[in-house]
Amino acid sequence: MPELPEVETICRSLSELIRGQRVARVEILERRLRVPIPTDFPRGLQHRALMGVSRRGKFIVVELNEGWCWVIHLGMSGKLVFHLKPEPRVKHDHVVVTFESGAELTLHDPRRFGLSLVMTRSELQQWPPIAALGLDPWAGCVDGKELYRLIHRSRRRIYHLLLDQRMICGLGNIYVNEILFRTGVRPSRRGLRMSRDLADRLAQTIPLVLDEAIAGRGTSFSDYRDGMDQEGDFQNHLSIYDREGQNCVACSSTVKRTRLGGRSAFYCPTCQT
DNA sequence: CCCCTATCCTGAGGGC
DNA sequence: TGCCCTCAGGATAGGG
Repeated sequence: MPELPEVETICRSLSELIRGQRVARVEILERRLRVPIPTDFPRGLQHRALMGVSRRGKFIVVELNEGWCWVIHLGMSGKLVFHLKPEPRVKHDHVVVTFESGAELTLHDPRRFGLSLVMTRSELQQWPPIAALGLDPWAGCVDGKELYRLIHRSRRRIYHLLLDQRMICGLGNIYVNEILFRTGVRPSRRGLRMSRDLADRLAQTIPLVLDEAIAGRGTSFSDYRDGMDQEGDFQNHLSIYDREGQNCVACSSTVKRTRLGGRSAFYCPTCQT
């Protein structure tokens, strides 16, 4: 489940490898992703050079020459992996891009919740999923004042507010759980019940947790791998996610799980109020 | 506006 | 060993 730290790690691991590579061939093995891959997708990539890789929330944007870009979302189980030499195709490889150098970049996504599109840079800015994204919580955009403004009038639960990509973009279930644990706030707490002081603490905690996760090259809870197919390490440093029934790392109370809007939220009944 | 649910999908894991 | 069931959840759509 690639969230901001995983997507950031993928961008970093790929950026040097793909810069300057020119597309020789595009193979689509399966176009039925969450958003179907358009028929003219290969034409958009064909013969173009890759200039760099960046991130918008959980979207990966591969910059191409002539003002085009390749936009990818990895959904739940997606991987974008670079190989210097051709690799045998395996089940759930959906897009394979071969470069003039002979290297390959493969989009692999068992659950097919991802997407892969080519559009111009100006189309990308207008594209609703990108245009609707809120502030990036890692680029230093979110301070306590800003966060307070976003949440303090809302009846919605803080867990849902943090998962809402229109508010803040890039957080998913694992990091929202970790962030709320570190802040000492229960996932079920309403935005209305957040004080300015708590908003400050939340705003401080968010980049802290994301920094640690990026330093650990992401969380390989199940499918996640970086652009070189390497696992991350942060699953070994999770404090609360998926720890139902285990002792809290801070106070030894039993970690609880609750379902919030169909998602699992984990919390310590003692540390989080 | 907000909440809840269903939808897409595969693989893992539990029960029998 | 194998079958069936449930669960995992990011984004989105639709009903209340």
